[in-house]
Amino acid sequence: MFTQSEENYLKAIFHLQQEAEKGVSTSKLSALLETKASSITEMVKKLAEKNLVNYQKYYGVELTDTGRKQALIIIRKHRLWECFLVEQLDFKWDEVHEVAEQLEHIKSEKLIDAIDRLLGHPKTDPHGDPIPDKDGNFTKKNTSLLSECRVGSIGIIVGVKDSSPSFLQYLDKQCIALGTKFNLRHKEPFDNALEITVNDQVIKVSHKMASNLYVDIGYTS
Amino acid sequence: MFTQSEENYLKAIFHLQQEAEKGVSTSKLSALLETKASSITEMVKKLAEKNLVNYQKYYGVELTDTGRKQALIIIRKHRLWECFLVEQLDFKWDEVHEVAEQLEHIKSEKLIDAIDRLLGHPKTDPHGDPIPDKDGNFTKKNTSLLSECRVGSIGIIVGVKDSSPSFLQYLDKQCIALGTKFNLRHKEPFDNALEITVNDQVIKVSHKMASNLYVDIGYTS
DNA sequence: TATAATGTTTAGGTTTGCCTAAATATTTTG
DNA sequence: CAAAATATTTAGGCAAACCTAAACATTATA
Repeated sequence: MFTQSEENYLKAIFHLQQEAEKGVSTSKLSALLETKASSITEMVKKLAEKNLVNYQKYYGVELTDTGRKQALIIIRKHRLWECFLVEQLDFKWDEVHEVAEQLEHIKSEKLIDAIDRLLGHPKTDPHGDPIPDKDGNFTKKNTSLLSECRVGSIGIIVGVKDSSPSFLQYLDKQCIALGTKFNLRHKEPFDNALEITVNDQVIKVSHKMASNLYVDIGYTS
Repeated sequence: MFTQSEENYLKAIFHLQQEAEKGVSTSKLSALLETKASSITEMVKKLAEKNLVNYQKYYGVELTDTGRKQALIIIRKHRLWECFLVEQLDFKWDEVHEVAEQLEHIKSEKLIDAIDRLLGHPKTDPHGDPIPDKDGNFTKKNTSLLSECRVGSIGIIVGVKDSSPSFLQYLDKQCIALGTKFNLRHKEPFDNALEITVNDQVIKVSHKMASNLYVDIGYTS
């Protein structure tokens, strides 16, 4: 069994590993966990002793197979709880993260399996992120960003890269949600702002916004 | 906000206060929390500084009004989670305690209110214990024990005093559950064992068992 | 490529919540 | 009611997980 702190480190390392190929640096972890670099070094050594990470002084860490498995169990729990909060308790998608951060540490396999069953084994969480199964398998994360689409594309919003409340609330205000079908009409060369249509309504999407929206692209018109 | 440890102390003090009128002793807390007496003393001082308990050296502690309120919030959460586990996730009544011990510490008023609503504002948990409302009000705990009933009484099982898995499983085996209507037919003078009938089936109930079953008594035949 | 800038680790300190052992209070009992 | 038994508190330590400041490595740049 692991402490909450250890679980948070494993999760953080997993997420940072997704982005960069190389070992995860102390400073990246420090920034993500909002913990001083010296504390990171200390904990990382402990994780290495428990064979959850491989650690090379000055060159960062990476998860071992057991570490990765453990990280995925925690991520599975986090995302299932998020689904539960939205689907059963009518939480909004911008309200779930903080509570799920707590719930993910509850230790009971039976509990999380029951939640999974109650929800009908969902494949993605309210932000479009995939939910690993019990063995840690999960369908690769969405990769296409709206910002990278060609003018003329039609597609569906399937996920958000940034799931901070402020971004999610902004999307709500713009009437952009997961599942929203759009038509990419125009790209402004000056600032890369986009214009998409959703139900024949024109919506302006800044480059920054577009680079935080995952999409499934359909046929090009 | 309180630490999990502090919350556990408040809960423990509350429960012990229910039994004895006097201040709760260090040794009672030590036994219940399975923590050495010296640690109890230390923590109790801290709680006193935060005005959650009144503490008199060598004479035990009692909750202040704020301490009591806080304890009731935790107990409310514990019992609502127990209901949730049984009613929504098909846990058995002997499986809920351990998980609820963890869930009770989740910090989100919105969450527990949503669970309460989802369950239709239940008044008692799966062991028959009353669930305090948001303000800490709750209907007094059941007081009549089966062991104190007169021969000839009819009544209903409404709660258990001991909610250890082993006792609860034993009740399951005997087909005694909350809501079970019984008829107290006989009391053996030698060992105070009882014979009750439930649906015309005779069930032998030891004194120890009977003294852990709360009942509502109807008319005496 | 030497030096400056940046990133990482080490050393030493803090708080929380626990522990053991010793000291002190209270309670029980001969 | 004094001695013995029991309960409680104090004193001093420990592990986890954080911190700051200083030392040391790596990387960037003049």
